[in-house]
Amino acid sequence: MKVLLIDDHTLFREGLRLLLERMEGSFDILEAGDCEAAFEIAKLNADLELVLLDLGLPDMPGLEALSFLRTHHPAIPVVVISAANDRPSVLEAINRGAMGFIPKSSDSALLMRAMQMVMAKQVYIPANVFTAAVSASELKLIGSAQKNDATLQELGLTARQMEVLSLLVQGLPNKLIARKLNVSEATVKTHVAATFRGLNVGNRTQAVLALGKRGYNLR
Amino acid sequence: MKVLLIDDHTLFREGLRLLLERMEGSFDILEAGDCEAAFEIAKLNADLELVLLDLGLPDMPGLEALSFLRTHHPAIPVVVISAANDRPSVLEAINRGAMGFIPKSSDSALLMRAMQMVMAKQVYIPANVFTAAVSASELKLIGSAQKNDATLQELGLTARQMEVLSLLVQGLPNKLIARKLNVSEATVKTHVAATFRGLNVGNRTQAVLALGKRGYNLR
DNA sequence: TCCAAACTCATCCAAAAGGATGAGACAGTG
DNA sequence: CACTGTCTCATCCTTTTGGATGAGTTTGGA
Repeated sequence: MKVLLIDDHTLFREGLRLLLERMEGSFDILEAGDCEAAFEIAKLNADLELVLLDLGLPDMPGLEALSFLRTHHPAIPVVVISAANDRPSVLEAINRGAMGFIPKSSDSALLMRAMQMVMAKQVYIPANVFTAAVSASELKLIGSAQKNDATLQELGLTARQMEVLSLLVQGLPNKLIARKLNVSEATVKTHVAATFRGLNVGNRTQAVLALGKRGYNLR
Repeated sequence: MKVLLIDDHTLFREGLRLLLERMEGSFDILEAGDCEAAFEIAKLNADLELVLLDLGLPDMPGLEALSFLRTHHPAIPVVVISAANDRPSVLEAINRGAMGFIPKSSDSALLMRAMQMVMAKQVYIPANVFTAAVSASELKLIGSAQKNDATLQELGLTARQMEVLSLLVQGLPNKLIARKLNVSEATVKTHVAATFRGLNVGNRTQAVLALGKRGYNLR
């Protein structure tokens, strides 16, 4: 499996690479020392299955890099590695779409488990985030949605249709969707009808359900 | 390692025991079918290393049992197993000191990972707590006997309204809802309007989303 | 017994949704 | 160049929704 390792400390990268290679399963490990290189690699390697992202990067705030990766490569799960593991950091990372958060204080066994979790489509959170009282309000639901565009395109949905669909499942009526996209309501209706055919549903409610069933995050 | 398994369904206990025994490592598994027996066993076995607690117990609300175990045996990690895996349930369990939350919908591999996490002093949380996706096709509010109703009633929804709502969020149009409940479409519309007011939404799509946000598992 | 709440139903109306069809503009491709 | 697909928009029509209002019935409790 193809993994991209983003960290500006070469020593740390090399050490982590050794650890990963000792784990079972064959890893094809790519490395990047800064965001620019990382984004380039991500663009050239659509078959990446996992990104390990260190938050302390030289050329960009780590969280921005995370957001960038999530929006431009929504299909690739990102696990954040960071020296900090305080609640705000962790929660912010998760809210921005990270599928996991691994403190640098972890040992390799824990890293392995965390990665297993993420690959099993779970979310890994270090315990200390919860040891202090958890306030549910701090956790927002947000996208760790895998396979976004890919799967929808498999359904025969075009870019524009997905755009319409994403507004539709937010509960917006056609009129507002049209206004947001600067097109006529007629156009929106055309797209809506197309998405319904693609999802094989008959109305908006069912469209929402169909998306949920396919594992999409509705926010 | 010594594990206490608390669940009132003998079949489930037995099945889980088999699963555990197939896992690597030797397990000394104790079983309890209700809280009374469980507390007795816990008192007599100070060397317990893990408690697997099902929340649906006959003689005591599961969360109270959890609190009891945490206060009287703080050293023993408790993993909650439950049919419900909505956000409120999970977070409440964690807040009361559970070290993990395993939905009954998990498979054994996931159970194993979760247990490994807990034994490594981590906390396991199912991913859907963070994604809160609407999850399936046939959609009904699960555990409708239990606390879900309570929460919906807090919104001012009556039994009949919830019934209508549960059909609505399956994507059924008013006409079919009416047919299923053997009432007129006018009646259905009345109830639909009431649920919208209760959920503070303006259309069906938003109603589905509102339920999802409140952590209801629609399946 | 009387009241309030819940459930039922009806009517009227405006808005929105959904389906079908045709058609012009435009970009990319063989 | 012609073909194809996408996006755009329109028109016509039916069905569904959503909102407002009034009213009859039942039921449990004060």
